[in-house]
Amino acid sequence: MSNTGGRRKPPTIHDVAREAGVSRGTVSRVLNGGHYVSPAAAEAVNAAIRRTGYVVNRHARSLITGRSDSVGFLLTEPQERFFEDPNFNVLLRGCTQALAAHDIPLLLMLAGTDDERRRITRYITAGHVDGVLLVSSHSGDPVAEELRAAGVPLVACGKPIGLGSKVSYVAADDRDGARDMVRHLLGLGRRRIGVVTGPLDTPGGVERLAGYREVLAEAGVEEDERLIVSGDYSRASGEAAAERLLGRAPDVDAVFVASDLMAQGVLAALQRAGRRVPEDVAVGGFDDSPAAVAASPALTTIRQPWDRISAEMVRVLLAQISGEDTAAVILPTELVRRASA
Amino acid sequence: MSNTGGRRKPPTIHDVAREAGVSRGTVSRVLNGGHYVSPAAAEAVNAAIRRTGYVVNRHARSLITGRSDSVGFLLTEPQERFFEDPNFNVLLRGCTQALAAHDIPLLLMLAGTDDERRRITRYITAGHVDGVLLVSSHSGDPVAEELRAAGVPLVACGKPIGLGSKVSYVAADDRDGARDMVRHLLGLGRRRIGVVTGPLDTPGGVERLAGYREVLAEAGVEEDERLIVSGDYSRASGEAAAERLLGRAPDVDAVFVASDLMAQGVLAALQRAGRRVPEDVAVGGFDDSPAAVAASPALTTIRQPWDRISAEMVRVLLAQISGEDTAAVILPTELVRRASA
DNA sequence: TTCTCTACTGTGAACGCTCACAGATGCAGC
DNA sequence: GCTGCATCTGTGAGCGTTCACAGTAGAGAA
Repeated sequence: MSNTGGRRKPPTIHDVAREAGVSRGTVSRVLNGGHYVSPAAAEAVNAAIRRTGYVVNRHARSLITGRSDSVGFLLTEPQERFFEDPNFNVLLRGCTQALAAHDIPLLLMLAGTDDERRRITRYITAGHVDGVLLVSSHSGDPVAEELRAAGVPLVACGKPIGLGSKVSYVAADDRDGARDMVRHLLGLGRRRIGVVTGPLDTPGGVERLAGYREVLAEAGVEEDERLIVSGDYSRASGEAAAERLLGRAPDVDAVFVASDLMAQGVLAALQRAGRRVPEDVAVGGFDDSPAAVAASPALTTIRQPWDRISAEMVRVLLAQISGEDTAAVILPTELVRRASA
Repeated sequence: MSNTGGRRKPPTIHDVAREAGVSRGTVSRVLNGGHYVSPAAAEAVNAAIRRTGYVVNRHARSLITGRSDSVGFLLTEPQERFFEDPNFNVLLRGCTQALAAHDIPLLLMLAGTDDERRRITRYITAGHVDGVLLVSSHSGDPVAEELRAAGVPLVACGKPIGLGSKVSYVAADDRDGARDMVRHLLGLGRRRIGVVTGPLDTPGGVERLAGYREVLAEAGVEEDERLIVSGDYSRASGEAAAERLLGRAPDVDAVFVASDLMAQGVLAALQRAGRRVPEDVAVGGFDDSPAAVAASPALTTIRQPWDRISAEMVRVLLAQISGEDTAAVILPTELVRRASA
């Protein structure tokens, strides 16, 4: 396994220019859009590039342009949670591919420890990436704030809390998704509809609960605080929440659960309590994660458009990098009907 | 959300030199190891760096050194499979963090389409990364071969097939893991031990089967071809394999399954056939994936040291980048006892 | 013809760094 | 004193680009 071969010195723009019989300037112009260059010259340059196998040296380019033509994908804080979330994978993959289409590499940055946080902040503010795709936790995020203050282009996934209103983000329409699900449950004839909320210090948690309330109010079903319990998106918290719910409102005939993982816990608790799903209690989840299909019965749930979210994040970030003003983007969700409701 | 602030021009090595009252050369020396520089000068430079908030411009450095001080994490071919595998996440995270400790960013590269493959190959061979961490599929991989031919430092995760022997890799000891598991099943008094293999065109599949055979031979248990069925690591294939196995060898009293996902399928098939686990049939998995804990009963399985694998991959790659000859690294596995065996 | 305008091309200079080299200083040995 | 050596420092060149600018050629208008 010796490091055989070594790497030969790659051809430079000089070599291409000589080969094509033109000047560096002309080659550079062909490389960057090809304006103000004659068809003959362009053809000669392209042929020379093909022949020599020339690839632009991005370092030299970056040195003078000040751009790095790369962006960071920054995950702050509780990495476990995100890394275990299959949606995170879809997001990461989607962003990587969307960027690849623009020939922009993605740098993965994980800010776990304070040391990593410092290093990453320095790296980014030093201009080593042109912008940052941010997957942040719910709590106020010092890294993100620092980046924002430094004027680094930044797009968050999901509405960030505590970052002021100045940061662009892309998110699924949590509230509308919740509305769809609760409407669906109403459509099944259920009236004692409980809810297991997510953490209420996150926008998602708040919005999903708000959607639930709105639809019940619209339908003239009076709200009952006993039907509202909260969890933290984990399976265990869903199980505990369902037990509380059954204790406080035994006549519950449907539950809207703010995450599929929690819904798994809810199913377990209902089964233990001898309630049949969906006959006695209909259950609706949120996320359309693999957990939704793995559950038995399979979960009726709300799908978030993760592929579109990643594509939009990249689009918005690139727009921001090229100096445009960008706004938040909210994308529609979709109800996925399975057995549990 | 306007792109307010803009980015100020960062300080250069010139600024630091002026601030510290020394020359560029001295600052550069301090930055790169600090040899041949007086303590007084070093102190002055460090103070100036702190005061100015200087961060080295990596592009300028790379332009002259020829190194990029970044490495690629390359995933070729069936992305779905890897992206759904939680171990992949652990691997990716581990590599990112191990590299971060060396201040080396990781570029995520996904070679799905032919177009992406071409682009990535060009990007890498052009020297835009110093080396590549490779997660490849089992089949011969044209990208990897091209990289190897170009002399790009390369470390694969798992033994690559069809890449010649010239590529370094880091892998878990599949054979020894299989041996441990089969020994464990023997220790439980089982003698009619079946095996559900992985795909036999992968090193992992081959090795795990070989381990099974070795232990049975050692123990003097005669081999029975009816006890050997194969799958493709998927849950469904495990279920089908178990049905075949039960048909061919109804007296089976234990099954070593080459992946946890398949083992889930095996459990389902056994339950449907009315066999109790582990009383009638003991089941051993492989991987220690979340599926192992989620299964009921929870799977006894073989844990692969993914955290150590990622750390070793980075170590070996960096060694290779700095010109050392590197060999393959095989890491030990660990038997995790749970309810299924 | 001459002038102007457009389309195109070549040429230095610069980006911020490292590297090789030359020079300076101090100290030991003759 | 001089020489040699080790330690330290500054300087110029150059990495491979892009960019601003100057310059050329040709077409059309006056």
